[in-house]
Parts: sequence; C-alpha cells; structure tokens
Amino acid sequence: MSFNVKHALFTQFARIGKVLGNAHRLALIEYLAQGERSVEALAQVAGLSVANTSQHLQQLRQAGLVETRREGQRIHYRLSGDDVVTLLDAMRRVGNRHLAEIDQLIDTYLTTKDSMEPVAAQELMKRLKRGEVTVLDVRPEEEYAAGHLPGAVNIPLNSLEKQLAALPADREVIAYCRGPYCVLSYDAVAELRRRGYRARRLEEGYPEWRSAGLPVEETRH
Amino acid sequence: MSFNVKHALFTQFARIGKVLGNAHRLALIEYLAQGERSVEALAQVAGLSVANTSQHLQQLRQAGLVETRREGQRIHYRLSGDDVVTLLDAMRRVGNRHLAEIDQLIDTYLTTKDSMEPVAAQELMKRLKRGEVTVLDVRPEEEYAAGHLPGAVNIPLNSLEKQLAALPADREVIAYCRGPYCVLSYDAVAELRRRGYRARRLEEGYPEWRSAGLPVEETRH
DNA sequence: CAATTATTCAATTGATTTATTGAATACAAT
DNA sequence: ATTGTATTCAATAAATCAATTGAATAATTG
Repeated sequence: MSFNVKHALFTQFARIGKVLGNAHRLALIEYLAQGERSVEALAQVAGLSVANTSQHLQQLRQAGLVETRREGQRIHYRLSGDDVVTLLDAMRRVGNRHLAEIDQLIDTYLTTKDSMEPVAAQELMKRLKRGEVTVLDVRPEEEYAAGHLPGAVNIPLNSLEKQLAALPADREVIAYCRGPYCVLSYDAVAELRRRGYRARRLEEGYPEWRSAGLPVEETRH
Repeated sequence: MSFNVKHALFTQFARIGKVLGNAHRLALIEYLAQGERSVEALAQVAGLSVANTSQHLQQLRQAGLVETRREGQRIHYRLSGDDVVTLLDAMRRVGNRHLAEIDQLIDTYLTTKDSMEPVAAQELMKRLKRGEVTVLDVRPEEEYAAGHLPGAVNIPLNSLEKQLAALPADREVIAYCRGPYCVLSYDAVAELRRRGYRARRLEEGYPEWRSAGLPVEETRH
C-alpha cells in the first residue's frame, strides 16, 4: 500500500512539474505575476493564438497554479497565490546555478552582468529607509497602479526619454520591472547611463519583492 | 531580439519543469535527497529497471538537478545542491495548498492529519534546546550516519519493537524520516502510541531540515 | 586476457503533448 | 431576436516522451 500511495502523491506533484515544463506557460505565469489578465491580453503579450493560450491556461488551472474570475464576457486569470511566485523563483535559482546555458544567455544578451551590478532586495530596502535612492518602476501604468515598491516613481520605458526631468540627477536610480529576466529595466539602466545618471537594476522584479513579504504600495484610483 | 532571448531563457527553465513532471523522477530525487546512491540502488528502491532508471537519471543530470561521481565500476548520483530540495519543497507547498487530490490522499491514507499533529521544525528546535524531547530517526543506519538531526537516536523502523528500551518513556518522542511524505515516521508514531508513548511526527524530513539551514550532525565512521 | 559487473546507448513501440482549425458557448449590445 | 465578442471545446497531425529490449562500454577480478 505505502508504495502506491507514495506514487499517487508523486503523480499529483508531477502535474505541477509537467505544467511548468513549457516555455509559453512560464511566460504566461510571469505575466500573471504582475496581476490579473484576460485571455486575450495574455495571448497577445505571449505571442500565441487565443485558443492555444486558453488551453495552456486551463492546464495551469488544473494544476492549481491559477484561478479565474468572470467579468461580463471576459474571464480574468490570476495566480492562485504568492507561493506560485516562490515556486518559480526556486526554479529560477536552480537554473541559474546549475544550467550553463542560462548563464550564457544572460551573459550574452542581457548586457554584461558585471557592469550592471544589480542591487539585492535587502540592500535596496536599507537604502530606501535612509532615503538615498530614487526607485524607478519602468512597467506600464496599469501594472504600476496594481502595486509597486514604496515610493517608486513610474515612468514606463517608452516615455523615459521625455520624462527624464522627473528624476533627480544627483541621486542613484534603481530601476525594476516585471522580474529578473524582464528586459525593461536593463534597457532603462542603459538609457539612464547614457544620459549621465548613476543607475542600476534591482536584482529581481516586483512579484519577487512582493512574495518575499517586503512592503508594497497600491494606487487607489 | 528581446522576445527571443526571453523565450530562450524560459525554454531553459522549462527543462527543469519538464524533468520534474514525472512521478518516478520525483521519487528518485526524494531518495537522492537522503544522500548519494548508485544507479542500481535507486532502481531497486524506485521499482524501475536499471536501464530505465539510468535514463531518468540522465535527464535529471541534463537539467542540472543531479551530479555524478565514479567509484570503481559504480556511478554515484547525488543532488547538485540544497537548492534542489528547496525547489521540491516549493512544489510541495503549492501542491498541498492548491490541489485537492493531494489533500485527499494524505487525509485518507497517511492516517488522519489531525490526530498526528506534526511538529514544525522551528518548534522542535526550541524544545530541543530546552532538552524536552527525544528525537527519533527511523531511517536505515547508513542514511542516519550520513547526517541527522542533533542528538537524534537512530532506530530503524523494523527494529523499533526490539529496541524500545532505548527510548525514555517519560518524554515526548518526535520521529522523522526522509521527507514529509515518507511513511516510516507515520508508522513509527502509530507503533509508539500503541506502546503508550507520547509521540508525534516532525512535519518535514531530514533533507528539508538541512536545507533550511538548521544544525545537523554526521557520524564519522 | 577472459569473465563479470555496473552503467549507458540505440532502436522500437505505444502514449502523451503541442499547435491548428473550425465549431460551440456564453454573455452583451442593438 | 440578431449580431458581435470573448472564451472554450473537439478533432487532428506532428513532435516528444516513457518503457522495453538487447547490445555496447568501462572498470574489476581471476
């Protein structure tokens, strides 16, 4: 008996693994980590057909990773809890540490690791308290509104050039976006440095910050 | 470009998910979390053919979750780091919280949750310091020797009946084994209670304790 | 060097997964 | 009621995965 129960349990856990075993679904989870999204919105941002996206989302739902809410004719998907972000983060850590391919991709394409020296969450928290830095959220407005780091200024990447005035030139800027592999913050830092700012990235993104239990702010409309 | 890099990264991470998407491989990881094992030993305990086991292990290796070491004609596999245990733990948490099927399996087969009231690692640590409890490791001798909780007494489950004398009858016994779903400790607690002991399970097993950074002891031969 | 043991490799078969397509729901607006 | 929109369902073809089998390596022993 005990063997079969154990196998049955592992089979259930394997459902979660299986569902994490597809790049598109991981991308969908990353978008959902920013907040609720409709199927169409997810399809667009993930570059998939709506039907295909719907099917991936249903698999995520059956594995207990996402939940749904109907609003009129739209169905909004959301992560079923912060523990899902934690799970993805654990996967990311293992990948970073043990898969050479990942190291190489980051090294080659996301500008060089060293020159960017990302700031760790704990460190940023300290410096925030001392008021030493300007925190810059380069995600789209809606995502910022749904939740952001305390005191963060929101300038979406594509309007960064126009709104540079909003950033004090004498303090270091720490930029963040959707997650550790979101390119928005990489681009923002590159742009800011070209303009003469001292700028660095936050090592992770908003979802990781939040799921680590660090303080966040929401913009009530 | 940024889309492709992102997709390439997610494809790499998906390799990890994919490899976690099979019950047999999860079982192999659980055994490996106890320590190094040869292919044959793993095959036997997992109930798989050697060739099949070898193939699963190679998939785990390609995904960076395990490493190998040759010793004579044997090849020993081991987890590539404690972060792998952490990853599995994150998966377990999500499954417990969001998959009704898992709840049901545990409820139905692993005796009732409530009457067993497992002890959390943090709580045990406190009570250990005060010397209030006897910690009982019911895993096989070799696994105990490779590492165990501080001050734990080792009585493998099948000799528990004979060696009951080694346990003080007036203190609560906290039993643990390989992991949260390992049945050894469930059986041990049931047996001890039949004998009139106050006994409970540790919520998780040795690997989780260790990867949480709590103190461990090794038996040098 | 021949025989033995532990592991891996290669080929095969059946099962599962992915993306596509077009049809089916389910709600909303006219 | 009719039309339109968002999502899901069902059927399919191509790709991938799992387990089995028997042969191939690689180290060990006599």
